[in-house]
Amino acid sequence: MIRFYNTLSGRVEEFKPVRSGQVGLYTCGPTVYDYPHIGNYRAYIFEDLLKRFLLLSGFKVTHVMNITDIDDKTIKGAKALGVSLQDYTKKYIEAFFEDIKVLRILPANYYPRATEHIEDMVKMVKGLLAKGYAYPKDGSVYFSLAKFPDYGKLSKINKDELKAGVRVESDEYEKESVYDFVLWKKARPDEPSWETEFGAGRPGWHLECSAMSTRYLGPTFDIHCGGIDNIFPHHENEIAQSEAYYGQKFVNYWLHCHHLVVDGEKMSKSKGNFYTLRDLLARNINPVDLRFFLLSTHYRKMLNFTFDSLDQAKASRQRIIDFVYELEHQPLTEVSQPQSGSLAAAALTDFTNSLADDLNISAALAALFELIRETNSRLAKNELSPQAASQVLSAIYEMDRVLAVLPEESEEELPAGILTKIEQREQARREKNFALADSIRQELLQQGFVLEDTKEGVRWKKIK
RNA sequence: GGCGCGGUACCCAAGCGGCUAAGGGAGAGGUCUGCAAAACCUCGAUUCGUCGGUUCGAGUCCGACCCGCGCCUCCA
Repeated sequence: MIRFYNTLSGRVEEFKPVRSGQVGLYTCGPTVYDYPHIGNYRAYIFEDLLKRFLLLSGFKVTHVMNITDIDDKTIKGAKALGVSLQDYTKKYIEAFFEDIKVLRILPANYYPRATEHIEDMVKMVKGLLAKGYAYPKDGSVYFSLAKFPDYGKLSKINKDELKAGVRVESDEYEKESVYDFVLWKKARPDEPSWETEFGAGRPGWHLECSAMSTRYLGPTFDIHCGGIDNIFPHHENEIAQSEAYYGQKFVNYWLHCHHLVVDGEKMSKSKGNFYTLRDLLARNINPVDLRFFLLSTHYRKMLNFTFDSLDQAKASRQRIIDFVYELEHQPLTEVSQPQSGSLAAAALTDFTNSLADDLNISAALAALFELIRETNSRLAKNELSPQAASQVLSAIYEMDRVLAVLPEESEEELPAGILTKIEQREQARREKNFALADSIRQELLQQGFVLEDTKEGVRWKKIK
């Protein structure tokens, strides 16, 4: 049984998809006005873990992730550079796809862009106007909270108690009530706009997710994800628009991931603790180490990014890599007293059961590491049969379908010059010229290769 | 003011009513090794922010308090 914490109910609930064996998943994607930062990627990696686990569990997942290519920020950015909106966002869209690839985030089935779904949004605005949930005012169209009594059920905000205090009227448009939100923004000079029967303009921020999610997944779908900061107002507004328009429940399970902070503080450019993936790559950080770091803390817990904790994650991942390498290269012979009992199967069960419990990644990783320790221990005592070793490897590869942190084959290739050096060192060792051997080892270490002398011969591994 | 999250070993982090408080990192000692590395073995919390309470039994439930943090119409 798979259980998730549902923000809507505030409880951990058993997961039951609308259609048996299938999952409709919508995850809030990037606004392409800049490079995403590592906090954004925490959310996307959490969603990737969720999706990979659902796939491992046998579900067919239809995943939709929107790309917000029209909003205040993209318009502002394009204007500042004097380029078209499309030219401006293109660069960041491409960057986003490059980033998710190196982070091993599985691609979604659909990446709808707001500018390509204006028609769907216009249709919703029309419908909402016709049903009386929306009203036009000065060329814009607003959603009236007064018409939607359920407002606040996700964020547990009582709309009658919404304080007009902190940020009054940041919007220049006129509304009936300050709490109403805009569905359609009146066209302004020098801004992209679309002609409609209720006037020229562009969609409000929240509308695209309602229109595009239901377009691909149907009026009621299974899971909607995002960061906790999206709960209010974004997701709350999505619920209002969608449920008002379709007259049925919008989303069954809302899963939100907590923030990433850096050195205990929210990332901000002025504090100098703001990192994009590119910033970290420039510091020679392996993106898969970052993936493992972001993955290894439960998604509903605030995660503190420091370079020290990234190093810890890297070391943990290295332990898994070393183990798999060892097992793949160890020449195993039939042992006299093989241990019975299926270690691997038990570990895999623990692993999946842990993830089924609201993605308890800590417990899942503990199952993996216990398997590693126990197998290593048997290996050291020569109690591991080739069959058992192969079962353990299969189990770990199975787990890695969810984790995706093991090296890929291409990463195992060794540059030609390095191989020559290794052979020279082997020769030196045979001649007991250890001074030369050590100096070659040191030299290769500088180039990022660690040499290990084992009974079966020298082995190398790449470090970063 | 409203809603919510967290404080478990040197660091990260599970456990959320009941066997000796998972797991990872770092550290110490040992085995192996020409030396290393990796691996293995051993050792690290009589104790879970503080103080009360409930209970046969509490990191685990209740109350108060002390810290740290988030959201309350830009935000993953």
